[in-house]
Amino acid sequence: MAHDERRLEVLRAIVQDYVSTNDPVGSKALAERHDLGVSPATIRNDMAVLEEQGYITQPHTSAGRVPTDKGYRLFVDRLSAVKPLSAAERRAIERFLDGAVDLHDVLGRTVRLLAQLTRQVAVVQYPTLSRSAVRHLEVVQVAAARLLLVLITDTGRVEQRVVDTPVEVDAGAVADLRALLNKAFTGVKLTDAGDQVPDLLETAPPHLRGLVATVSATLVETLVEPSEDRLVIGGTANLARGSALDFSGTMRPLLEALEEQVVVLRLMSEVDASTVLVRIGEENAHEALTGASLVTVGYGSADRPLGGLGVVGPTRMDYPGNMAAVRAVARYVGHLLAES
Amino acid sequence: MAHDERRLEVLRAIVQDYVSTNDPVGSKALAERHDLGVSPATIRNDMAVLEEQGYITQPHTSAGRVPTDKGYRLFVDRLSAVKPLSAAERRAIERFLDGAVDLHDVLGRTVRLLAQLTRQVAVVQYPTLSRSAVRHLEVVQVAAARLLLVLITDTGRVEQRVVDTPVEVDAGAVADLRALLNKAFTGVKLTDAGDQVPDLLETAPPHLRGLVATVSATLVETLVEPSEDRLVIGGTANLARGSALDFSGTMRPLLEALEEQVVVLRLMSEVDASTVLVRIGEENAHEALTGASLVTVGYGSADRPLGGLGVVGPTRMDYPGNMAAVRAVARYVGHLLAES
DNA sequence: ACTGGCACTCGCACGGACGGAGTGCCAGTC
DNA sequence: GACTGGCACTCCGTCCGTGCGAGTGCCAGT
Repeated sequence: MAHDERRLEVLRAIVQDYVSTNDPVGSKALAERHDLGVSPATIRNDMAVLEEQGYITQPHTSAGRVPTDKGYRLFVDRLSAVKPLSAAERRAIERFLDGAVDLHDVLGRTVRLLAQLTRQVAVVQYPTLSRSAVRHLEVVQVAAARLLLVLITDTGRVEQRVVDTPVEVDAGAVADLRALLNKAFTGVKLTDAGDQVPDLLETAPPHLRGLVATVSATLVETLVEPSEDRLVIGGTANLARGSALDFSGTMRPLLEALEEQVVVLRLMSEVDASTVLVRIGEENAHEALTGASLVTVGYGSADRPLGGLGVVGPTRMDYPGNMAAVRAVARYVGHLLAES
Repeated sequence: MAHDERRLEVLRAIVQDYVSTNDPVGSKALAERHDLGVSPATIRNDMAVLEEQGYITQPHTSAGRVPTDKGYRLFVDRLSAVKPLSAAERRAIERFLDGAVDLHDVLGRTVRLLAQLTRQVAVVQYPTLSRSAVRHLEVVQVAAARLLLVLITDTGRVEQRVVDTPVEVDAGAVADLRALLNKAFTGVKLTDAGDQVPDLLETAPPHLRGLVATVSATLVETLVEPSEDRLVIGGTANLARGSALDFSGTMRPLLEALEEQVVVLRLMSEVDASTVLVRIGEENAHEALTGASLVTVGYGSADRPLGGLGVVGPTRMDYPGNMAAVRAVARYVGHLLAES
């Protein structure tokens, strides 16, 4: 029906105008700025229907309309074409990310880049340990009965852990331990690390058994259940930009939730690399994120997902633009990390 | 002169009241809440003098007085006794920091702890590389002509760097390289790393010279000049708490400056572990920090300073309390890191 | 040197009036 | 049946004037 179609067109126009102006948008302004080919009065009728269906709402009688979460959802699902990035933006991505010296640097640059491109708060998850494999294990003695374990994964991530040994160890034992551990764990996926332990204990020379047991216990415990995945956050200054407008002064819980990390991490865990995931307002369950939207996507290749990244902002955000930026950055980061 | 003494007493009272109420404080309220033994009228005279001397100011005629930066400075220098922490707070520090599993964790906990104790934005500097020494160097081959260097310092910090080698290397060469590097650098202060290179090159077997040269160049370059020291920041949500009140809505530049890191890092570089350094408002030179105060102190022992930590907040802050908290936390962290 | 009293100054909160934007509805037109 | 122009109505945001209260500076008195 030509009817419904125009109504959707009206919704799209409302979302676009509202996002760019931040004012509730009225029928007259709509008719002027978009050539829908109909008069304001007609638009008013359409808007009445849209309101009844729950896609838009008016803050108060005799104000313009504002999209609801449901309205944004429809917009994202059906009305928004992915906005291709400008050449300048593509170049910015490359220039920004090339020349990063290590993983930490890559992620730091990524988060700054995303924040800058989208003018939102950016969030990047460290490559998840559980999805990667052991590349190398290093054992360093720091005291007579204390060792430092350093784990290097094939995603370039480095993890360290201090272990107190039951007895004092000497340099020879450390070297043996290092060899044993590397033999047992190198190339093994972190999630499977636990399975190696029995074998390892059996092949270990008797005088090292106790030591190996202690060390591998710590290793498995900290690696198989990487309790705290890390998150890099940037661009919080963007929250202050339109804060009063966008979050009606209550950006505090949002900042707190971001610092908690755990909330965001849970949301991140659902991403995959092929589709950009958008969560709008109330869809976020978590209280502090009501009124906020997340645009997230996984990075890494399909067969080896590494983690997620995205942006957090007011529901009133430029979805097509942010989706495009998030996706482009994720791709580039994925390539970058796949190489190294 | 009993005169001057009471005037200072008045200033102290003004600072205390203003910090706790956030209202400009008038002569009458002062007389009521502090028993200075004189009438409001007398206090008014004192206040007039204090204002003339630039220690306090009134936002507008017929409002109470507010301390100026100069007033806070005097307060901090001469009027504030260090407020001892409560037993509960001491316990909180221990409970919070014990059980940290690695360096990252320690610093993360520290920053959260500080933010919570002071209700301000907390900042913790990673132990500075240049002040520490090499404990171990690890070389891992990640591709035919690409190596991953992992440096472990005696402060427990781990640094990684990727090096592309001029020629392909085999496992034997990697092992030799590892041995050579460790022999040359272990125990050497990072700042002195450059001095070892000539010796190293001389003792290296001819067929490894090129490789050693490349690798040690990268090593020295990235380590002797640790261009980017890292910073952990937390408690930004506290900015939003009284934002409108404390920063008159302009907390954005502050958030930006914090994300820059470089500004704060420069300020951090001046700390030492024995005295708490307070910078008030305009004293901070940097524009975005006008209106903000920093309370910082170094951590680590006198003979081995590791880095700095502190809090950032509005000039209108509880200086004695924050100074006490910052110092206590720094001490504890210093011990914690000295042990490991 | 301190105090009580007094006139004065402002900022701020309250309240009413006004204008404008936007709506819903209805009658008219293609 | 779909669209349009017109119209009355609602309600928000702003502006302005007023009154109040807090706080000051000054002065005369103890």
